[in-house]
Amino acid sequence: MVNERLVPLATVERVPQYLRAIGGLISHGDEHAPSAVLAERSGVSSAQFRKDMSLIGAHGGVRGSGYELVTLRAALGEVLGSRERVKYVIVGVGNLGSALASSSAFRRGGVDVVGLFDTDPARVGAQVAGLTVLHDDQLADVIREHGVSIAVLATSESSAQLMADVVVGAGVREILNFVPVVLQVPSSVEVRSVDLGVELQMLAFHARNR
Amino acid sequence: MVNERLVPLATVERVPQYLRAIGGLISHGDEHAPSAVLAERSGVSSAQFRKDMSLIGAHGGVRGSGYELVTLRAALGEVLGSRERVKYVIVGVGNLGSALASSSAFRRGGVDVVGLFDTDPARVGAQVAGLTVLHDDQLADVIREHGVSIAVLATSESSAQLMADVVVGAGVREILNFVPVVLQVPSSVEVRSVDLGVELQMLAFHARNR
DNA sequence: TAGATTGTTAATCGATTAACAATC
DNA sequence: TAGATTGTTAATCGATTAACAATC
Repeated sequence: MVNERLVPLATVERVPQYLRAIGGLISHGDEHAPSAVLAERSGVSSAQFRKDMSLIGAHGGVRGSGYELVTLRAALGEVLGSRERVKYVIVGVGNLGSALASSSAFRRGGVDVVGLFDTDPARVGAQVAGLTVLHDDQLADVIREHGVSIAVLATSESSAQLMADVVVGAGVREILNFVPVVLQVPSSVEVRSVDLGVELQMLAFHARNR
Repeated sequence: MVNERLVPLATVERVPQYLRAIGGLISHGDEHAPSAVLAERSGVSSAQFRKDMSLIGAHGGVRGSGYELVTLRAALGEVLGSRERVKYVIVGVGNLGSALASSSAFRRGGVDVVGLFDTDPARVGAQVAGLTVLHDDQLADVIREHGVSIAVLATSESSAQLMADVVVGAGVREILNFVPVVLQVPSSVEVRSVDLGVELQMLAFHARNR
């Protein structure tokens, strides 16, 4: 039994990368791989890889010959708890929202999209990634009806806070925010903000200081 | 004189948020604000805000009445070095690449896009965010010609490594990678990878463990 | 056995938080 | 002055790295 509560967040964040590396090796026909190989394919040091496995409690390793890949994959899958499905909605179906809805990365690992929403009448009714875009009016109802856990915000800056209020009011407790604003939400709601511009600015900073 | 080298990376990453908060207050007509207000608008604690200002060496604060906003903005702008422009290209103009090219976040702070590139003949020649999409063939030439520092990768998984090789070969030393693969590049090249799926999985993890 | 590799410990590093003296 | 708020110090926290004994 894996105790998820005690695994550091920084470790959990690397698990999807580890799973990808393991998957690649398995489909290549390998059954075992040492930490050095798994680490290199995941973009971390071998010490960190082994440390993470230790923290997770994934003892798929065999001293002298490396990790048994199928066992390891099962243990890591359990950390993310991918057996229990989690539902999400995407709010705002402009360029970015469409990209997210179509992304394979948003289909992986036990998550299911149950609705796409937009304010713009020109977008409502359109088909995006196999789903029909609904109007924001229906957002709260769909969240309650399906028991949606996560809302992904990709709206304009001006409507982000309003939409956050709506989804929180309807019971959402996790928000993935792609809009460059600081959302005001109750402390019981977890917000992860991804500001794509910040990443670019960090690289520009790095480029200037070479 | 601000010594950028000594400012911790974690602090630098928050500077764009601070600048946004300051800009909002200035356009609202304020001239001063205490750390508590600036921190709340930036989504951090007041202790962290003051600590960051201290680390940056931005002494715009006046004990008793808060920070002088215009002075502070100038000092923070200097940290990011936004006076020196940095050029970038976007490789891969699918849903995500188009979203990035159109994003206001990609226009801020001293960075200029000089080209959009794709392999798909159906996309080459199209207008996206005011630029004409060029074929990958021209990628290396444009990078050399304009002295491009940063490449933003938003290609398919299968061509990401190839495109990374091309841009590195042409002299790019910073890559912002949105493709869920681990890129193999010389150690002199800085790669920042943003895996949008990982963010969603982290929230799903959180939702399951409530 | 001998070589390879894990799993864990201890040291290091870096970032955050709390508290408060300095001071406008 | 008295109140408010900074800037810095010290304590805490969490994550990474290095090294190596255990062991397959």
